[in-house]
Amino acid sequence: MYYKPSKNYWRNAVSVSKPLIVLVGPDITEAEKTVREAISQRKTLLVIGNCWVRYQGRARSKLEPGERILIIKEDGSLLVHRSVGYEPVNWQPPGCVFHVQVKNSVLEIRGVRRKPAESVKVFFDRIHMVSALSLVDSGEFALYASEEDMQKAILLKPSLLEEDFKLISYEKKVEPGFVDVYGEDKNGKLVVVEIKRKTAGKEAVLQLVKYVEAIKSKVNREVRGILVAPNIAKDVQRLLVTLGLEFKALDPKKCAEILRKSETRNLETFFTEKNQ
Amino acid sequence: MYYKPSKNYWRNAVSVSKPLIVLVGPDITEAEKTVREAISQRKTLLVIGNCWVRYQGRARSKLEPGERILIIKEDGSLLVHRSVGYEPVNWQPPGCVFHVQVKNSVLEIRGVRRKPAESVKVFFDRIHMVSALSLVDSGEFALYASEEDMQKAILLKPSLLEEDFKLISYEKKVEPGFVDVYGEDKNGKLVVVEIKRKTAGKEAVLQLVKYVEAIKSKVNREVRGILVAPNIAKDVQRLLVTLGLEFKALDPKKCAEILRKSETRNLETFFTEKNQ
DNA sequence: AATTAAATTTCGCCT
DNA sequence: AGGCGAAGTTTAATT
Repeated sequence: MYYKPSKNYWRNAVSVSKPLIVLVGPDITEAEKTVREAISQRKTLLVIGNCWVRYQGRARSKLEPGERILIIKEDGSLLVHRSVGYEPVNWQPPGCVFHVQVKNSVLEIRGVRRKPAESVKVFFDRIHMVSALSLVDSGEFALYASEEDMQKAILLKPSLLEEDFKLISYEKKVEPGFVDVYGEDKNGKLVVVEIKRKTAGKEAVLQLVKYVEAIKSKVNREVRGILVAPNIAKDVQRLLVTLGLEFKALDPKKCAEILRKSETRNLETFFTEKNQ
Repeated sequence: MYYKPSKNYWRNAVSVSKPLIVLVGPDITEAEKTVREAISQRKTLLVIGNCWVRYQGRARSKLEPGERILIIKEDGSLLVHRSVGYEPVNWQPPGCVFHVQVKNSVLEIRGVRRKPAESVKVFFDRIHMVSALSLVDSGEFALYASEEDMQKAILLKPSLLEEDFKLISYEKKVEPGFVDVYGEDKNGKLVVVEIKRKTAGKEAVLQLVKYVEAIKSKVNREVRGILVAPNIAKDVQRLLVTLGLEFKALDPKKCAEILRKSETRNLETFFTEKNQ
């Protein structure tokens, strides 16, 4: 629910029930109180100010003082963002426990997790802003044209691969891993399919040949290997041919389109279209 | 420089020169103005409110309405964070161009980049807070080990340098400055060590030779100079040899490992633990 | 500029 | 809980 604040409710006030608390230029003690409450109430916390950071765990790092944005989320994740860069300079994945203390007018916020054992300590000596909020967010997130989508599209419409392709299984376990799509062509040959959502590199070819060889060693039949991707580099194409494998171009966008149709239209309409 | 705001300077005010602007519960038009100015002035921008997001580019995604945090940084990176998760739900790497517009009381912030061509559109219909700030941050970030950490590791385990190295002192004052590590090798020769956290440049070599010459001029003994760093450029290596100095490769990661071990043990005699 | 390899990768899925 | 693979991966190093 949206909350429209009155003009002054939030000013330097710490409150349990308010969905949005903002302190501008608080002293360390004020900030500490808000930080403690936000963390204990599992609110999203925002702290902007001059800080330095120590991380120790899988690796180790030291960040000298500077002004940054600290975010602590409801799920116990922690982010320290600098003024530049897509990635946080320091962080902690979800599920960590926080400790807050003030010593010599320095606010320390420590996020700790076990397995792997690691901790991030953030020290603030000057705070420009503290904010605690409860983000109401149940909106669905949908990503289209991922590798999974391409796989789904092929399962839904095997002719995307080639005419009269018969699906046997998908995510089939073979020796080195999982085959994306597994089936049989119109001549009864086994077909192993490896899908990539972007230009196939040689690692994709190597992955495919691995699966093909693994299956060949088990069944006494001819086995085709098809690499499916939006496109392929010339030299990778050569490698592919050398290894006796094939390439089938498939546009992720087309796959997304097929999925969209399959979801919005009923099955009858879909299959009618598919048969065109 | 730290800025201590007066009680009201920032309230619903849009200002060019203020290092920190915070608007709580602004209407869309107020918010738009602040957003435009922040972006044009290359400030860090923070918008919290109810929004939905569309991404199109390498893939495609759709995020239904909900309350989130939008961050736009000075370098043109964009992050949309939900209340949970380490990763942003939508983002744009540094270097993109922003467009701002209001239509039907909805604020649209669009971040576009070429190569790859992609765009993220964020639509806000209710805004809880907008903040524009200039983060002053020149603090150095060191992963694994700072130069100081590498020094500690060597002091803790001198064999990192070479077998039977005997420590005499560290941070020893000599004419032009301080020698990182100072000792004696198994043959009784004096050893001067200069440590660099990353690939040693020629300035490191010149620094080392300065110390070596300074000490040679005072003691009537043979003096070796060792440059310690993760690695060294070919031409710098040649310079080093020309000057009769040596190079010892040392991995900061390894140093961090040694320090980690030394800390888990109960070492009282080691350095005064500065936990900050 | 393109390619490869590493990342405190994170995240999800499956045994 | 551990292992493997994908990611709108990003980013740094190397050719």
